[in-house]
Amino acid sequence: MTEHDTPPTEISPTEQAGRFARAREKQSMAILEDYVEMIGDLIAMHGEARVADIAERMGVAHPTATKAVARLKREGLATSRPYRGVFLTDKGEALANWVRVRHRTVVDLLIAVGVPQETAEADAEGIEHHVSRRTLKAFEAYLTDK
Amino acid sequence: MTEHDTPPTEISPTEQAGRFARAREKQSMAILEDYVEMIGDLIAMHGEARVADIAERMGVAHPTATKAVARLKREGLATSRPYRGVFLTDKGEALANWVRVRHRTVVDLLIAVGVPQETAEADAEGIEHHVSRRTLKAFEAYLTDK
DNA sequence: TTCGTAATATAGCCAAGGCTTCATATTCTA
DNA sequence: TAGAATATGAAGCCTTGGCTATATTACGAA
Repeated sequence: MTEHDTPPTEISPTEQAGRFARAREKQSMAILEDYVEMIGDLIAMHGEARVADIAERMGVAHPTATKAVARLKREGLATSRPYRGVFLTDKGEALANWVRVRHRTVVDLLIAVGVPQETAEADAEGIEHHVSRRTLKAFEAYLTDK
Repeated sequence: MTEHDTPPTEISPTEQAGRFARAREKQSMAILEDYVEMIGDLIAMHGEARVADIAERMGVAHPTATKAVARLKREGLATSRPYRGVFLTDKGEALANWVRVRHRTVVDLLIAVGVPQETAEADAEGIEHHVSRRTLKAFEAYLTDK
């Protein structure tokens, strides 16, 4: 390939703008997904998801977790009563499951192409949110046929 | 602390919090990287990077691009003079090059594992920012040895 | 049963990154 | 070279997702 003056790939400004817009959209979903997955994990592990635990594991202060839960409720992904735990709605649970599967698949694929496990786990935390269904399908096929 | 059901993966709360914190940090770099890469591309293609072009290709309104450029300047990645184009500092150029290489490697790897090109290009836009140097090395090795 | 502590909620602040609207500078063309 | 069109900048607003500090509630021990 040429060094510099080559436009990386000929792509129309509009199409490129669309890609960035979609990436931004996915990013706005990312935190929701992280919290939903976390809540699901905590319920699986401890039978309940307390705000304090969520905050601790997400690495944020309690009020930040409280705010996030409020947003989850607004989006119909979770429920909670003051001073009681947080629970997932059916929709939230479905999302949590999908996210969990995707996370595992991403980690497995990274490992399959030679990424050290620790690194794979860490990078997957950010990567997963940008893996489309189509890409996930390809990952699954690759892992199967490999 | 009952430990019955399957905890997705045994990981200490602290370590998990660290992962999320690092993912958040990378996210805060992502937009900077996108703009720097875009500016580099525009200069390569048109000899200059105008705010209007940056905005159009990023899919945002002009003032948003202006603000982003202001942040780039604050971070020592770019320079600009009112009503003149935007330019990259050495630091900015170095970042742009690194980002461009990483982007291409991510796209190539996705394609190599069976992701359709269009999808690969689109997903890479979000994925790339979360690919660590270590993971990138693994990608390169995989693409070479394959 | 009361009370101290721990958990949770509320309020208010900040920066980032979007937006629109309006003002101003530059450039192009007639 | 003047005036219109275009490009840039400035101001102000919104939401998100962080934070700290301060109230309030719940709960286990004395």
